[in-house]
Amino acid sequence: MSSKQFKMATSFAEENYLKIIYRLSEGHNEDVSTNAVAELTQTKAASVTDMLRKLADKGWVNYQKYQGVRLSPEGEKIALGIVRKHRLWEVFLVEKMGFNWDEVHEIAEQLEHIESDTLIDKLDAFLEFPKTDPHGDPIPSKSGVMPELGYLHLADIRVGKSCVLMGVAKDSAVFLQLLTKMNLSLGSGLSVQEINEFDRSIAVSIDGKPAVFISHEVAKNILVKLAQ
Amino acid sequence: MSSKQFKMATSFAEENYLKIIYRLSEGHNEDVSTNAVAELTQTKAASVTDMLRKLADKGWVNYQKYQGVRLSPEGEKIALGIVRKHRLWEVFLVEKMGFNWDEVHEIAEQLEHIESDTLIDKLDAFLEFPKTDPHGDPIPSKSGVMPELGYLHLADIRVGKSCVLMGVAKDSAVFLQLLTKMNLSLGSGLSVQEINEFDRSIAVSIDGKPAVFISHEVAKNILVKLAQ
DNA sequence: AATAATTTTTAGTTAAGCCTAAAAAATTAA
DNA sequence: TTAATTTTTTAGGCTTAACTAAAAATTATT
Repeated sequence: MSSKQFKMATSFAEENYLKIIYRLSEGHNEDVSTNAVAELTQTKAASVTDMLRKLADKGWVNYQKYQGVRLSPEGEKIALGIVRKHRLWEVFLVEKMGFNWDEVHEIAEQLEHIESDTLIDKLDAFLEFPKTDPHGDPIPSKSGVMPELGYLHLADIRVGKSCVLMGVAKDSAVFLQLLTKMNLSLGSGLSVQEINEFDRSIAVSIDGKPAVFISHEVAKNILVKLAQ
Repeated sequence: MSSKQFKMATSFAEENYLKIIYRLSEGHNEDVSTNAVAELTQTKAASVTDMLRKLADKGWVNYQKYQGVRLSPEGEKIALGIVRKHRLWEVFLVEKMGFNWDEVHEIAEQLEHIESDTLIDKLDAFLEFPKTDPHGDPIPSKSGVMPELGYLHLADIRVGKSCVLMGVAKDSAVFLQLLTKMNLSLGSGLSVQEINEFDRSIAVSIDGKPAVFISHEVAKNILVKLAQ
């Protein structure tokens, strides 16, 4: 008994830091640098140092000065809760409110801080328990487990292979709008026809149509799974 | 030309103050006292004084020290925007998320600060342009007009008259739960059978069933319209 | 009208979350 | 391995929105 019956209150700022540290440490098993956090929070390194000490005091991160930071199990749980809310709200905005996939990020950044577990459970049910958000990112479970989808980057697909667009590794509006202009969206069928050594651009046929060029920069940020 | 192309940013705290000043000045045409604001914002009078000066500097209230405060036209517009968002979100929570009318106030207090005009327009359409919230309160129009519904207080209805429950003048959870226990909800048909001089309680038949007692305190907070 | 009680404001603090500038540590290069 | 560069931290400040305690203005009472 004892221990954590009640969850400690988290401020808006604290939640943002935890979410960003989570994002930066996804995949890698290395500590996250102060500067990296500063860039994503849009603050200065000195402010980050302040906050990291505070988060460490609350037990949400492991932080040794000059050594970078890493989420503690409790911190990761909080971060996954925020990510879950963010992605569920994104599904709501696209599926129910009729927004495009490039319009929902900013609004979800606000909605992710609404505090009500019941609301999130009801929203999840209302949306029929989606597995991914409008960008193909997996939605963590209520218990805090992030599904591992194991997608590949389009840039790593061999010539001659076919695949399906399953997600994006970046959700900036300009990137998403570019994909839309190129007729790319979740579910698009892609077949890699050629990789150009010069600029690493690739010629890809989209849904069986004549091939178009996709820059390496774009291909790096497209997530696919190989066709059957 | 010139003037207000862009709306000035409002903080969470400022929005709450404006909303509360609006609520306190609804109906009356008198200035609102510092103490009254302090009570509803759950702060101290000294803190309110600070904030009123700030709001006055921004042109959202008219405030003369010791004379109380009143919303300026711009302040009222902001306040009506917040109230609109609050009430639309309440409709969403009850109609789409399946909450009861006594559960939505706290969550809507958070959602009302989400900043996106487009979202509110889409939400309004999604809810099919509701005229009132789950407590019968009118929803201000996009242009900032609060419909005047002209309901009466049950406490003011004469013996022998019949009426329909159209709203409540208080949305605390305990009050709403009491109404629910008494089988009272929006649309209930009420007929006033007797007013007891002793405690001003009234005997009311609800939807044709045998009369029950309703305290004056409760009757004051029930809004009705007379049956044609 | 003078005094008492109440309300409101002022003055001085505090905490959160940010900032800049300077110092210290870590890393990279010569 | 020392020097230069980069990263990170410390120190000191600022702003917002709160607080307490004391002073001033208003309102009520005798």
